[in-house]
Amino acid sequence: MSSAAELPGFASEPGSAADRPYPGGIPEATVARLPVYLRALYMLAERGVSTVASDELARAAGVNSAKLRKDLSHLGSYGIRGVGYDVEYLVYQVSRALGLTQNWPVVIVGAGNLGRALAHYGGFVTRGFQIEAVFDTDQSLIGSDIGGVVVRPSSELEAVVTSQNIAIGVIAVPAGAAQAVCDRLVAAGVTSILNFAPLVLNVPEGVDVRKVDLSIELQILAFHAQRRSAERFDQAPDQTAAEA
Amino acid sequence: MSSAAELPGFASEPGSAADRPYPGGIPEATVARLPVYLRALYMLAERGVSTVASDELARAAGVNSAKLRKDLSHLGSYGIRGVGYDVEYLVYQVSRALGLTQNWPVVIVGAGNLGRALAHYGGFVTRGFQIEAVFDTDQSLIGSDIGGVVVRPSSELEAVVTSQNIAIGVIAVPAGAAQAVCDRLVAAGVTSILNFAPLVLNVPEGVDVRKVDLSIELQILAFHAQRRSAERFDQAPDQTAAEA
DNA sequence: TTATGTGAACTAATTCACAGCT
DNA sequence: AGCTGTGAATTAGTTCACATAA
Repeated sequence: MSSAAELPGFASEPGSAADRPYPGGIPEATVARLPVYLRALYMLAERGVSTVASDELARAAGVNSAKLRKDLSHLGSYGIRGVGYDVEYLVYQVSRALGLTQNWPVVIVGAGNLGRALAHYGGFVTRGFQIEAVFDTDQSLIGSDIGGVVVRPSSELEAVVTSQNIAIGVIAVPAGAAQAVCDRLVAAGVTSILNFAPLVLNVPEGVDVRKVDLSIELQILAFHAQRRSAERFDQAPDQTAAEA
Repeated sequence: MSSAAELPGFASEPGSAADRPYPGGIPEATVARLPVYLRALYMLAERGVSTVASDELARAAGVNSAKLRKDLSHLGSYGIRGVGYDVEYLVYQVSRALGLTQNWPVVIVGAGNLGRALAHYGGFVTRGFQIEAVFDTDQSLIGSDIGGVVVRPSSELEAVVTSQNIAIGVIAVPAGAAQAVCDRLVAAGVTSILNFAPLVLNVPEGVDVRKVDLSIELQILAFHAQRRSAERFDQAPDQTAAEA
């Protein structure tokens, strides 16, 4: 029914600020879940599903349906009461909200295991992002191919970032090298940094850093595991009913 | 001054539920930051710092000091007014809160780039966790060495998990294989799962799953980058002052 | 004097529950 | 009849500001 093409803005140039879609801004917690919804929507689309109700999409995304509907309501009113959401159209709307209707060229610094894993990771390569270059200082890696991109010497970082107008840089080097890499990226004009090195980066005002720490979640798991096993022994009278 | 050894429980057996330290429970948001504090504390300790004030530790961890103090207050009252925190002692207290004073044996399923990156990642290997086994189905990887651990065939997963009493499993396989791996881990007795595959896992009640999605943070970056560039063009009167 | 620990105030996020549209 | 969208209620998290202790 509600085909994507008939709605205003579907074919409009992405990045044009003429149509500002989210007047009040989207809550951070919602932004953080949109990629999850997007992935679930892609999976549904692949299975040939064209319409989905909030319950089903919520289940696929691992959240409850009230939260899903509230989240989507921040993007606009894109569902049909009594029916659900058009999958294709919602994919577009969520993509647009996330800024994925334009293509972001990114550079990855570090061609070790992690850099290579990133270059192949589903969703890193796909819609919205394109790996423009991978850098490393290790001579034995330079020139090798990673997912269709040739590894370049780090010395070329500034030239590539500047000439290709790169806004997003990914740091996948050891902790000891990360701040220096960060400084160079920022000096060359990068304003968004995804940091995989296990340390807090210092950046000037106006640069957005997000970190992914591969060990933090493991430590959180340990916390819960410990608590569960403690509860099994310890008959704390006011804690037993807290979670099943 | 306040040496760690003179405080009750320092040398006590970890895992003993006799001393239940956090009566009200620790807020999730706090738990998620404790690993960051722990890392900052280790860095200070390495630099020879023995005492640290909340401002300084907060700066090293990338949070504000009020939040840090509130977080630490949930673990107990381990600072000294007018002075600060004893680094060594606080390392111990935070470690204990996270359940890292005991050693958790973990298995990693998937010996691709990501699995190898994890096996070498600082903090994954270090205190609190020890990689008991790495599994893969790829014959060409089986038998190879990853950070001192030999890659085994996946068929041995159940035997290892059962005999070594593994509580934590890490899934680093492609999305298509992840649910099957998860089911096998759970059936073998694993109750905590760290999932790197880009999909939502289904697990029975009582199993704790946490996911790390390497692309979600990238998408969040794109959202903010888009918003910033939109603001530069678009003179929205009530949005300009929002952030500097 | 200095820096912690914490009630109180505030802000953000979640969940409820139902009006309103298809 | 069914499912969205959303105010209202609730819960969680953050920040303030200062009493308290070393």
